[in-house]
Amino acid sequence: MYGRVMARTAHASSAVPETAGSFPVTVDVVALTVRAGALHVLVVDRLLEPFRGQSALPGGFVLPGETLEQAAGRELEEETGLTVPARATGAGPWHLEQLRTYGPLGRDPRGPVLSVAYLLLAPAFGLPAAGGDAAEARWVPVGEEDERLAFDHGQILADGVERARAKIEYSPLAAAFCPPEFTVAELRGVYEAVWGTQVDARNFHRKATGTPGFLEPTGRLGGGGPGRPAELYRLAPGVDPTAAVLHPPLLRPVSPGRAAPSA
Amino acid sequence: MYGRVMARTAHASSAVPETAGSFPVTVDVVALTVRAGALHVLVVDRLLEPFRGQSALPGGFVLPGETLEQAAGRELEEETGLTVPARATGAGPWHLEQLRTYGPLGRDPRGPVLSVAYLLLAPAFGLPAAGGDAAEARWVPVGEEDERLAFDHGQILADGVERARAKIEYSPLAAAFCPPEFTVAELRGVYEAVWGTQVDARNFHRKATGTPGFLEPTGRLGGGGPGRPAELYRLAPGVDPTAAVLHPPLLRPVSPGRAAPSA
DNA sequence: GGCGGATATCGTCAAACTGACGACAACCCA
DNA sequence: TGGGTTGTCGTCAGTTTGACGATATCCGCC
Repeated sequence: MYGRVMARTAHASSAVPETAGSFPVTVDVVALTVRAGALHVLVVDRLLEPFRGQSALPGGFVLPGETLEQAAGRELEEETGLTVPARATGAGPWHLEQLRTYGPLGRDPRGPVLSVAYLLLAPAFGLPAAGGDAAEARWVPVGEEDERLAFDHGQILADGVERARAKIEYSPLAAAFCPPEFTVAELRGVYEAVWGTQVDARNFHRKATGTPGFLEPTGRLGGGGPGRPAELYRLAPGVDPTAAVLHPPLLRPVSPGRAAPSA
Repeated sequence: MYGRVMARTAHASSAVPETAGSFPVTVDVVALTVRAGALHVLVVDRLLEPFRGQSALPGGFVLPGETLEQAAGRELEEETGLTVPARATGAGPWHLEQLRTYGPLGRDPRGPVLSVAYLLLAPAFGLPAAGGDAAEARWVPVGEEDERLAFDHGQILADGVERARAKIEYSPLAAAFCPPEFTVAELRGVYEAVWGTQVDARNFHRKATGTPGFLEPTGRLGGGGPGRPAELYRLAPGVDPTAAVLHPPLLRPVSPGRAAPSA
């Protein structure tokens, strides 16, 4: 059962024990973006059993010789046409990070399957093209999923959204939703969309521009819409996308009736 | 190769595809406690290859039919004699949560192996008994590991410590290191040990006792040592151990030279 | 019993930060 | 040119922090 593993091993004394289980492993991707002021998640329609025809997060089985990140990128590209830039784990637009692992029991009718979930934060872009095991790929506003997602993907999505909501409180990660250069108002729009709340423009501007090591002015102006043109900023160079640069953090407004967020 | 999986499946159309990889899965546990004012981690000496004789985090292979949490608890008990209470994922002393998943490539000389790491926060207690695949189990002060840990356990430990340091900033999780009833000074000692910094007793007392939904006085006094006896507290009933009850959070002092923490 | 040492708890105060909101600047369109 | 819209800067009261003084209540010891 462990032929491949043992073939790479010099001594039998150093092989994986025979009593150990071996599990199929999938990666599932919670891909989030901000479109028209609302947080959207990327879902696909399943072409195959189980849960055929139902909506699901993009994902699939890890192939031998692949890393988990590679599998996440490959499945995303196969099923949705989305290509994750190689630098997506660095600073700037796009951010890919591991969320957590689910399973192996009670989540797949085919048997025990482990799923490693990834969280992708991406700028808005055109509708991706479906392919692979997926019939259609589309952005769905978070909270308006028309039906239950396949497997335990509803739980995975909830965990991913909560992770994103929590992380933009103290990290520069909100910029992962923005193009390389963006205005303070664009960044504020990300916070409002991800949190689902209103944020005061003046106080946000003070905090965002006044935090050392966060934003860097480009000197140029972003024009277009009505109103005074806004200054363009980019992320400060060399920022760790998950570093706690907002110190003290920018806390979400406490909705009186809502329970405290938990991780 | 997928006999077990397919045997549980009604239709071949709904089986795990044959191209999918199947991986041995281990769980590794970062067990932390506070002893004598310092953060300690539980390590074992390996009895078997690979890395025989070297220190490692307790852990081992997931068996068929087990959940990941069950495997973590079983390996911990087999190798160190430590029994994790069943309620360890609730509030109060002991806390077990998933950290993240490592692998499958380049971390085990036996071949591709996936490792799901868990973080355990526990009150101090007597030296556990070694057993199973481990020669000796012992508490080691974090930062004073005499040698490199086996596999990628050095990285896993660093990730676990950083998770603990970050989470006690906003959650009541520091109480997981304390007995069911504890004094404010004991709780402060946990913060000092985990963060490795000094915390002002008066300001900490104000914040800890003044935060709604965090501590609940028992009315009794904890005596013993020199000085005025302190009031005993317990966690407020029904608190989510990872809820953001400290709002705004209790931030670690910023060491001028140190880089900002990242997750 | 009294005293010094140690720890717990309560107060004080200036600095920083937040949240609410006024005011003005700089653009678009009609 | 004027009104609408959005960006940026200021003001101000209330909250929170960090630093630290002061007092309370225990211990051990003489």
